[in-house]
Amino acid sequence: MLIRTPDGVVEVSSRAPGNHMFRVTSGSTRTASSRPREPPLSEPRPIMKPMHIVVAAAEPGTWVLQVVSANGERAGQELAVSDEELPGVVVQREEAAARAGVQPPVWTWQDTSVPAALLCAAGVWVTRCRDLGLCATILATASTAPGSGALDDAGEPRPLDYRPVLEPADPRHVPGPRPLAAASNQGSLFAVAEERGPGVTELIAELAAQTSACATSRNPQRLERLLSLESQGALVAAGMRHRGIPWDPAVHEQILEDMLGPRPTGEERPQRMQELAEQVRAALAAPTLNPDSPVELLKALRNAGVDVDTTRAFKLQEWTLVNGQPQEQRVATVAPVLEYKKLSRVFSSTGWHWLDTWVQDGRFHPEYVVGGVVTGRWAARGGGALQIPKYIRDAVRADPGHALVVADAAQLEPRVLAILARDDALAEASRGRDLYESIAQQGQARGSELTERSHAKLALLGAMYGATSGAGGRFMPQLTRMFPRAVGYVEHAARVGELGQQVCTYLGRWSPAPDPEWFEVQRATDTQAGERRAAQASRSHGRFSRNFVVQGSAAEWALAWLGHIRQGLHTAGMDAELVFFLHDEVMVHCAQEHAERVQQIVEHAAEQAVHTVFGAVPVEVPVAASVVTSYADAK
DNA sequence: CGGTAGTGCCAC
DNA sequence: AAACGTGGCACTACCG
Repeated sequence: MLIRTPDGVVEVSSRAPGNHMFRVTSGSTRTASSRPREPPLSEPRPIMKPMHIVVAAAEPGTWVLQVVSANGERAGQELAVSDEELPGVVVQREEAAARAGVQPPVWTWQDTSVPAALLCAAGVWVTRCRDLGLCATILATASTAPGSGALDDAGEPRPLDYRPVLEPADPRHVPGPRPLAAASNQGSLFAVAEERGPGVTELIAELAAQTSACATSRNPQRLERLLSLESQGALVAAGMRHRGIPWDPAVHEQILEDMLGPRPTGEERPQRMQELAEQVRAALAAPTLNPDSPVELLKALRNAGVDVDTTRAFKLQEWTLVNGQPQEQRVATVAPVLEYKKLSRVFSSTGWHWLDTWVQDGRFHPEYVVGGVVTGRWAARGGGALQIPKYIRDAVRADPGHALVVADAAQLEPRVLAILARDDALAEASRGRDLYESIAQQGQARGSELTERSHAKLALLGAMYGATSGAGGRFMPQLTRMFPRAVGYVEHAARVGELGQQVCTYLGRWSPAPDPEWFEVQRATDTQAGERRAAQASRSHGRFSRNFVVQGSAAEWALAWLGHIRQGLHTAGMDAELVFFLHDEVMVHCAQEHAERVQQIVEHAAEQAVHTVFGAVPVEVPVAASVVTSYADAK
């Protein structure tokens, strides 16, 4: 099979498993110093221009709608509707399109979260949308990127010609977390638009500006796809926030009681923590010590002969070892401190206060911030949804008669790197379910030194994070010999970043340029200290850029995965809903009898996502999906 | 008094 | 003060 790609023609053989290769017939292996190649060919995928319905937030509680035809012109009259009427209009348009067998409209608005919350509450399905705010952010960054820093073929040969009509909003600076207790007083979990947003005319102009900006891109199809996936993500995020993660407060309280003792009645520490605080004071002979104060604690530790310069648990643990063996006396000194720290973390970040604040009616409703991370990953706000600790996961329980389908992509980033770099050897390893194990086996077969799974894992993560020393850095030479293209790819990104230039993901999301201060630091090399600072900042931005290309492209796969799952669940028409997402992991809450079907949908969506983002590539991204009742049992 | 830098730890 | 990326958040200490 021959496939046209930006690189030229790539042959993907499908004769036998293990024989799929990136066969690049033009272009050459990229090295760390090589420049981007000539402009690529467009991917041969016809774009069917859809109809848009622009939705502008007017006076509080009202909306103005305008149909915009495929050529960007107004069709028909404006329609003003209230919050209550909006869902009905959406249903009518979606159903009309379905009946007629035509593409549904693209609901086009400044910010998905507000209208989507209304629609979720009304149980209304939206097939496609365009989040002009999120797309503007992507395009604004792309439009500043100089061609000299272009890394991938999606890269622009020149700054993108994007003239925004709307002020691009920084997604990381929108209002902070709103605990449910405050919001639910009004009977809604969501803030309703308080101010009049941009009008229909401005939204139409912005849509046009974005469409023409994409057309000036080196690879319009990829960039359009990115904008479409980002918008789809906003729909997924709104739905998940609305539904929330099923959370059993009784189980949660039981975990707390087992670890900390009974719930304290006042402001005092829980019983177990009070006891431990006393033990710490005794062990360190510091009767008035507040163990929550790192400053006091460090002082007390040093007075007690614990030779550390930080109170980090990791360092304390290390200190107990003498010649690699735990020394009894040292362990006894430090053990209460370590135990106290552990429980203090449990109490403060997942304790009763957290439960009261964030769990209402058996659901935890974090807010997802699409594009909240520069790489395109999502951020989350409110209750720490990015860091639900392992020890508390048992509180995540399916409703009676329901199940949780929990799935995560195994070693997503190295697989994505194989695609980015068109590295056949790494692609071959990706065909195993356990990529690191495959590498170790390849190493054995080829007589390489990289023959252990744990080493392969460290080496690959090290390559993507920019490790230079320690376990990660140690295996780099072997890794480079086995996978020269993959290593070369991330090395190239690092070199570009070290120069202060921008890099981009597969679909064309650009890394931000460094601050003006960064460039100041680069110039201030007249002293030795300045020289050191400059080199340090340069390497740091290099590591960021190295990671950006992989993490950001992986995030694009994840967006597509979510989108296909959302669509798949809807098409199947089951009692099944996406309730959680974290980088490379999803959770679906569904009726017990649908669990197996959901599992299939989630697995199939992973395959679809590879194709949606990367086209036909000889790399697999397997997902491990388990059906459980408790999140603690996943994996 | 509120804002914020520093510290430390959780997740991927 | 983890060599090595991206985040959120709680707590203390400090500052205006």
